[in-house]
Amino acid sequence: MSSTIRDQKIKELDEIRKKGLEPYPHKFERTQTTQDILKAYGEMEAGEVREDEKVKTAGRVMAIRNHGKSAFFELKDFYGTVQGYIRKSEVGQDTFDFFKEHVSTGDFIGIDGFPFKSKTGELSVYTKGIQLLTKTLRPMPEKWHGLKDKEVIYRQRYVDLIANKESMQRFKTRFEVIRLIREFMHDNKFVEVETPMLHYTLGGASARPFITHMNTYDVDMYMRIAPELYLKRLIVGGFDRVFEINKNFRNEGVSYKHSPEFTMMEFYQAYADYNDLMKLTEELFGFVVKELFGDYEIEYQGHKINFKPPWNKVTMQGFIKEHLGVDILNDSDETLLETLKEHHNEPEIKDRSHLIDGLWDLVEDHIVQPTFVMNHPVEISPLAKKHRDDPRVTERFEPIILGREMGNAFTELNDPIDQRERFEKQVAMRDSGDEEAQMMDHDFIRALEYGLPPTGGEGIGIDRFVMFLTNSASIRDVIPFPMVKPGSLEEEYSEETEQDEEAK
RNA sequence: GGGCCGUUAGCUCAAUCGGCAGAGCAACUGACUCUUAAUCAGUAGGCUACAGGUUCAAUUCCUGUACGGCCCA
Repeated sequence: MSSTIRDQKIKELDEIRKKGLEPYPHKFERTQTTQDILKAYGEMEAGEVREDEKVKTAGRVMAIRNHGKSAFFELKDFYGTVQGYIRKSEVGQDTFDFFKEHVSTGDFIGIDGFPFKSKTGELSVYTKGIQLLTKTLRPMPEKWHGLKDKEVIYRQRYVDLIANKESMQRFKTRFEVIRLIREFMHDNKFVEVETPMLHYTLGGASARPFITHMNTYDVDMYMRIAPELYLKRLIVGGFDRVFEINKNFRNEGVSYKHSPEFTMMEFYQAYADYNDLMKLTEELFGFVVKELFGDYEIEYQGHKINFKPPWNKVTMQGFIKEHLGVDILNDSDETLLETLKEHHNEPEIKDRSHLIDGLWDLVEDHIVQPTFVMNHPVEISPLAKKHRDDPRVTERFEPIILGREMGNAFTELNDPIDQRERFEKQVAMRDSGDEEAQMMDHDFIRALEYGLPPTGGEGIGIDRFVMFLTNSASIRDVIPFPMVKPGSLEEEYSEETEQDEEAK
């Protein structure tokens, strides 16, 4: 059913080969991209022709406008689009016929010729030679409305990228953001490192894992939920400033701001505390935003967000008290629970850490502009060092923008005895049914016993940052190949395979 | 996990109260030597997501399933 156009194209492959031509040649010697051409000749006058100049470029044919014995076509590459012009009286009968019969929208072609500007002022390549580089078998999506079906957009991102210019631009921005982050980190003397994706012991965050199996050792392993404990081991070993940009995996719900597989940058700086990191964080965000937009203020889904340092600072205790009237450090469990009930946000597990988390959930949406929320209670911060002035809280902060956690940072807990006690509390929570509580990592404690210098560490969610920078409402829009349920195209695949077999 | 909405030609979308399944683009044939959403004439393309039910008659009403979107947890 879907294959009528495809069937025609498959037959056409044979016709092309019978003429002694190859629909999938190995190589084309391109000397200019569309951008190079625009740079070199963009200033020409309308109607100007430069027959002495040579242009040789390649790309995907996005449109053909036939005019009998001549034709215009649009050639698109990664950098842009250039118009081609082909005329029978110039290229001869054979070449012109080949173009008319066998070059269709969607195909990749290579052309050579010379630049000119049409009467209407469009820079074009007056084509003397043309080579088919890749024949496409599938029809391109509609050229004017583009591709709108979200399912196709997510499952077949390559089609989305071909058809929707905004989508291509969004991903260009994503990867530019990552490049800028690397640039910033390198400029600040951080060394980019890699740590394991497969872990024997979960650590560094509170989340449900993906479980896999290693055959050689016949042992189950976890896809990492965070690289934290390994990065700190590098600091123990003598690294001074490290960062890692990579995936984390959390076996949890999918939403507009959650993806089970997401990209995070984590970094650790010896001899720094969380005050140093707040400064670094606002500088990093500010740097990326300024580089991209030339300004600190951006527009996101109807909100104006200003990344200009310095950012607001609030304490978790103060912010919750301001909005709900309860004091998470001084009020009793009962009082906290009562407030949660009033707001219909009663947690399943009613220990102090879940009560505090629940209260925070109620107020975080009040934050719009970039803000550091500081000094989280010890109970919800098992890897953070206790505050130097108040042992009930930790030296921890989260950068929050529009109610979204953009990261998580602290002065690292480097006291091995304290760390062991914190892990033991987590293990007790785990044993009593909290699947997200952390595990005991004996080797990590041993590493701390060898000595972790005073260190500040932080993780930043890259996808969420890119959402702000590309004005994307859903995290799926900034992940090239987001999670989708498997299977909806399977039937079609097997049908086509059958048909293709029969055709042979 | 819950609620609401959606799924019709390759793509973007129509189809009145339940009464013959429609358009534009893409494809194909033809005309056209400066067009750019080219234009003009024609042709073909559908198990209306899937499985049931109600009815003389279902794209339309009902039930279930799959996939997707939005909101909530």
